[in-house]
Amino acid sequence: MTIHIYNSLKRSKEVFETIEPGRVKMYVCGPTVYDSCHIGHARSVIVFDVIYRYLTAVGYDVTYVRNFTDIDDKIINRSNELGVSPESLAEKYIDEFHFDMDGLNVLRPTLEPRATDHIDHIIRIIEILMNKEYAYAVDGDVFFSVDLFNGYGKLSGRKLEDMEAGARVEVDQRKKNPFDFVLWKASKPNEPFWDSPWGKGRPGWHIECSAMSEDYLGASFDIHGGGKDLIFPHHENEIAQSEAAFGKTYVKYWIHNGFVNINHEKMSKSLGNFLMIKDIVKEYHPEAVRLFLLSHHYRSPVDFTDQGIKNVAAGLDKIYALLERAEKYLGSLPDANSDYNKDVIPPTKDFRSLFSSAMNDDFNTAQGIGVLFDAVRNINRLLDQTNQTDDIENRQLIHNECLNIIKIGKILGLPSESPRTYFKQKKEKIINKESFDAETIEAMIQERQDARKAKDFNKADEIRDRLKSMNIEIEDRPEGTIWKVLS
RNA sequence: GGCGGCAUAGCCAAGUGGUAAGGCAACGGCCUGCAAAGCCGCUAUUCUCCAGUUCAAAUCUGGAUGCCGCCUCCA
Repeated sequence: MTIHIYNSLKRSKEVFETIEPGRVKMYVCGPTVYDSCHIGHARSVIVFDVIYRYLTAVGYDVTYVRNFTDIDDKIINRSNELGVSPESLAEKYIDEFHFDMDGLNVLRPTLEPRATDHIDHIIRIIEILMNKEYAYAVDGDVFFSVDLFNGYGKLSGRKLEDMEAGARVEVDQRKKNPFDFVLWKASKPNEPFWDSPWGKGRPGWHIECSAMSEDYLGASFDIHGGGKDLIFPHHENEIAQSEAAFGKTYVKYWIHNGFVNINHEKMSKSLGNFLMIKDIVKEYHPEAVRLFLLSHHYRSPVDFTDQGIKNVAAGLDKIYALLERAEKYLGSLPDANSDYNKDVIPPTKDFRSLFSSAMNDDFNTAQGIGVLFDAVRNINRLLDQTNQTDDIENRQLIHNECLNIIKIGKILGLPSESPRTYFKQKKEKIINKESFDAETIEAMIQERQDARKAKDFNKADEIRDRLKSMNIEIEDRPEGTIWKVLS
């Protein structure tokens, strides 16, 4: 089994070989905590959540670090606007981040360090850079001199001389090169500060990631991830700082996820079209959000539309309906950690290894989801045949095939609930939203059953139509009529 | 101005040299009182267009067109 990863640094897929056998050290840029999380945060976090889950599942000992940027201009500005301290603002949005991401069934990383807990370390790195003369101080600010770092631009594929500095923003005249960036920023009055050899101030944005990653993963580690937009300047600057300071290759594999558009438009402040996670999950099941995002390759852009997520929500129903059906047949669904029945005739298609093949090819979750649906159809087919061949072999085969789905589900983070819980939640959601209750629906179904018994099919169909207009669909199953909420 | 990406069925979306996964939707069939669900079948002789390389191209090369991103804080 070989994993191939698209490395932004090389602009090509490479064989994944860890620095230390069996261990993966991975760092992903987390949020700046000054506002609620939007669907774009969700994508990045979910993409790397799945990568983390997969690497763990195939046996690596993964140390996964995702930071919080809890000191920054945006935080200071927002806290001034609201009249609260930067610390409490950060605290509030860290809590909200956790709430949102837990809700999306995202696993917590191994470590979630905060910039403000690493100020000493940040200062130490800046001192190294000063001693090595990669950095220079002006009026309490400290800048990194990009001209002195050989290889500046290697990640983003830019050359300093080709870039149009100051095209959109005025250049600080104190910089030796317009692309020099700030390592340490002198504080203005009434701003939070820490003491440093260059006076009171706070860290620049990029240096914190160099400090925190070095602290927990060392000067050289395997995977660094984040959104595509971070390639320049953030990750470019991280490389410059870290490699200049420590003299080692900073990161082996750079992974960058694509953006989420909303109805064909980029999310932006001017359009006011930020879609917040907390709002999306009011409308859609969190796993529908996951399924939607993971149905696209992580490097491609994704266009978020109501129709798009409704379509995948229907697909999610299909998966859970299969699990419900299988659970009824088997008595209980297999546990994710349980073993396969070994006496079974090997199936024609090994969905588990097909899924792994997809994931091994640069974490192709979109293809993997295709395999998942293939597996669902396969089990439905087997269950259709159970009337003819309800023997122990068939049960074991279905058990094994369901176990595939559940093991795949552990990597994608969906399906992760019991079918009963899933459908129950859906029902509760519509009941809360609409002005009817379960009893009303049950009564209508009973009324229809009575009509059917009396062969009054006109009345029965009329009741069914009425339910349908309430967004309720019914299914007459051998064991009785059930109802469900339409997606 | 510099750098990069994308274009596959009605819609969404995999596929990066060997003859077009999967989902949603539609249609036909089985099942059903009728439905729904599920299954089966059908739905792109073809991958924006043009030229080229090759026994073989959606996949490689050149060109055209269209769309998008980054170069400023951004996931």
